[in-house]
Amino acid sequence: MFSNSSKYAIKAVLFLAVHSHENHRIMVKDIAKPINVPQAYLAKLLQALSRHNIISSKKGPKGGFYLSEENNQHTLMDVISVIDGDDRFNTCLLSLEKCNANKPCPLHDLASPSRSIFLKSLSENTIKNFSRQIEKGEVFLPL
Amino acid sequence: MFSNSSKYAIKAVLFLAVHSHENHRIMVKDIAKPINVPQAYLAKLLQALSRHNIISSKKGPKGGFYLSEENNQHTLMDVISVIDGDDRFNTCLLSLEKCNANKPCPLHDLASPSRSIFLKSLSENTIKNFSRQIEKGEVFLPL
DNA sequence: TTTAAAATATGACAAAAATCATATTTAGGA
DNA sequence: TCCTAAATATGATTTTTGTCATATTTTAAA
Ligand code: FES
Ligand code: FES
Repeated sequence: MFSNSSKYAIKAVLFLAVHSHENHRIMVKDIAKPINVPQAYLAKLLQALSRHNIISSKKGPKGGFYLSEENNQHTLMDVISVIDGDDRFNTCLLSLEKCNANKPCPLHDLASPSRSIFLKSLSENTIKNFSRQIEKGEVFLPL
Repeated sequence: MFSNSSKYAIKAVLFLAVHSHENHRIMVKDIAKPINVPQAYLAKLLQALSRHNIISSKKGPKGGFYLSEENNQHTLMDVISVIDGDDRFNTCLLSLEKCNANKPCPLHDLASPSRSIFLKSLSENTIKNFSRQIEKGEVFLPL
């Protein structure tokens, strides 16, 4: 469903959402460890996110990554788009040219309803929203 | 969601379901062409499916692949299991050790309901079932 | 019984995804 | 100003996935 890279990126962003602030930045190694992701690889992912303004960063001593208030308004779909590109979810399950309801493949009706509900929540819930759920203890961040 | 290999395998099996019989076997090249899959690659996939008794085959002249009545009772999940292995769908979206409702990751509640509905239909609908839908013109097999 | 048509087995090769390594740039603090 | 701590840029390596090629086995039909 998600690429490994996306999973890592999502975990990292949610971790930052909960633990970082404008003036409390966290460096790669202190993110990589708790979310259990190879540090050098995560660094690359975070750099890509930063380049696309999904997360913020500061170089040098006392530097690190963090989420600004603006960053917090992004969605997980934004994260996925940066890491995996845009059309991972807009294609037919069997790679039919154009997935549509008029000429559905055998899996379309099976998958499409639940799929669109899921995608909708991915692209409508803000990061902030997720971090609130985590803080309330409704959901949990994995090791 | 599905690997490329699974997509190919599913397309081929559904093609066989509609076009083959016990005594009308179809050879690889006549499957590969219409479903638009590299022939040599498809051959490998079909051989794997045949080895696991998901589809049937006969060697030699007039030979080829086909679905027996028994084969028709299998599910697409069976196909996927042979090609991609078993635990592609039984894992947490964020690769949490054990995906459960007690300690859900942030995506669990978002995805889990729709996901289980989808998986259920994959493992409960028989191939036969799908081919009926295709024959009725309710759904379509892609090129 | 020979021939040719098919699947099967096996492995080489290519492309993509994931991982690791290292040199460069920026900025805080002594 | 200089040193050091951090991100950044770049690219090499490894692993997985997808693709291609070829020799072997089976079997129908002449
Ligand atoms: S047509 Fe295949 S998923 Fe929509
Ligand atoms: S805990 Fe992550 S999907 Fe269930």
